[in-house]
Parts: sequence; C-alpha cells; structure tokens
Amino acid sequence: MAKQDFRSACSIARTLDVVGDKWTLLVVRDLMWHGKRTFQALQDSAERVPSNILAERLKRLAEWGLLRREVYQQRPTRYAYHLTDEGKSLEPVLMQIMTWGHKHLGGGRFDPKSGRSFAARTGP
Amino acid sequence: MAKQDFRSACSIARTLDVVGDKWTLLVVRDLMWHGKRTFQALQDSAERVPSNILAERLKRLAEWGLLRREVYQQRPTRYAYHLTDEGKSLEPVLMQIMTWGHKHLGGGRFDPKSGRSFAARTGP
DNA sequence: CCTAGTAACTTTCACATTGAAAGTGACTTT
DNA sequence: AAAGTCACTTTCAATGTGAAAGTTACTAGG
Repeated sequence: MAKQDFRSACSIARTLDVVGDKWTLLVVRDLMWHGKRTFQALQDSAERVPSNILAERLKRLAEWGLLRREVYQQRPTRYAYHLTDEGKSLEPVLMQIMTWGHKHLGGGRFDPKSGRSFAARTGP
Repeated sequence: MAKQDFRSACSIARTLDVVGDKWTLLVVRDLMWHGKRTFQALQDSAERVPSNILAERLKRLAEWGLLRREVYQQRPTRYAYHLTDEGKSLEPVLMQIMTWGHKHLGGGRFDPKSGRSFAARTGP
C-alpha cells in the first residue's frame, strides 16, 4: 500500500494500515528485543508464524522503511534483517501494548532493559 | 476466542489476539474520543467500516468486557455502546499509536484534552 | 390504512487473505 | 553422492472481508 492509499487522515487508521494485523508487530518485537536476525530465527518464534506470511510481512516492513535486509554472508548467501531508526521508533508503541496485555490479559512481561521476562500470571 | 486459546504467553501476542486487526481500535477510538455511541454513528466514521464487521467487532469487544451495550430508548428499542473501565484503559495504547502515525505517516493528531485535532501533514 | 423513513443489525456472496504443507535453489558438510 | 541448512516460494483448502441488499421493529406523515 502506498501513502496515498491510506483509508483516512487519522493517524491511528494510518498506523493500522501499516502494522495493524496479527503478525507484523510480533516480527518487530523479535527484531527489537529478542535479537532475532534471520528468517529462520524469526520463524522459530513462539507463535509459529507461517513462512509465507513472514516473507510477506518482511517485504512490507522493508517497503515502509521500517527494516532492512542485508547480506551477512556469501557462499551460501545468508541474509540478516534489522530495524531502521524508523522501525526502532515503534518501541514505545510495543511497550504500551505489552503493558496493557500484561495487566488485562495475564501475559508475561519482558523488560528490554534487563533482557529478562517475568512469567505470565495465571490468576485474574 | 477464549483466554486459554491465546497463541502464546507474550503480552503483545495476546493483545494482538484481542485488538490486532484493521478495525477494532478504530471503534475504540470513536467511543473513547469522538463521542460516538450508536451503531449508526460508529458506522458513519471516516473509514466506513462495513456493518457486518462493525457488528462482529462490537460483539467481540463486549465479550472481552471492553465495552457494554445498553438500551437507551424503548419503542423503538435503541442501543448505546460505551467503553468499560477496561476499555478506557486502552487510551495510552491509542495515544502511542496516534503519536507514531502522526510522526511517521503524516496523519492528523487529535488531542483528547482539548478535543481538537490538527490537520494531517502533507510533506515528509 | 398505506407509504416512507430510521436504527440496528443480518444475510448473501464474490473475492482476498491465511496458513499448513510441500517444494525449490543454492550452497556446505559428511 | 547423499544429506542437511537456509531462505524462501508455491499450492490449495479454509477462513475472513466487504459491498450490497435484506430484515425487524418501530414512528411519522398523507
């Protein structure tokens, strides 16, 4: 999708046009906090994103300038993905989403500073 | 979806399981900031959500306890939707998403405090 | 009484997206 | 030569989306 095809002038609608789906922000999460760099590593995440979806999302994120694909090895050619500064700027968004989920849905919380995560709550 | 069906223990994945799609957060936005209360009003938003999608999302949000449907008039029966405290707690999430979109996608910004919005940027 | 209008959905159906699984190509390792 | 790895791509059935029309329950006007 190109910029002129945004649904509306609303910043929320526009952001959802870019990252508003089930998988995209999980890819960003893995690149941002979990040190994942390769297609394989991203695919091996807990949520088991299908490989065709992952490939499509990586392409979209690259088109939006949120990440870049780079060759990190020749023979055989291997690629590494990493967030651009624009991609990294999504961190506060991810943080708020994580905080809300932790509080209201009992998910686990990951602390980017310490690199540690706290277990999911089981009770309400 | 029930809580036991979450994809993973990750708070981000869980939050996306609940509100991670193209429309849900726009409904929350309209209830949170734009004073929309009725099905009709929600449907008349700038992004023109299809009525079947709107109905399904309202049902989902109610099942998750994020909003409530109430009769506000008999003969003929009319309904009003409004956010619960849990629903309202999504405000910081919406704010971050809006801020990011405003900065990176040139969308307009709405200020909940003043109730005013600033025009979308056209340049980069 | 009949027709038009409104709100709140629901139904229909063609089309798009998803996701599980298998396949491909370029290599390296055994 | 055979097996393995990585980075995808292809296939295809199932699911989801969205435009449009239909339904139900009323009120208002002629």
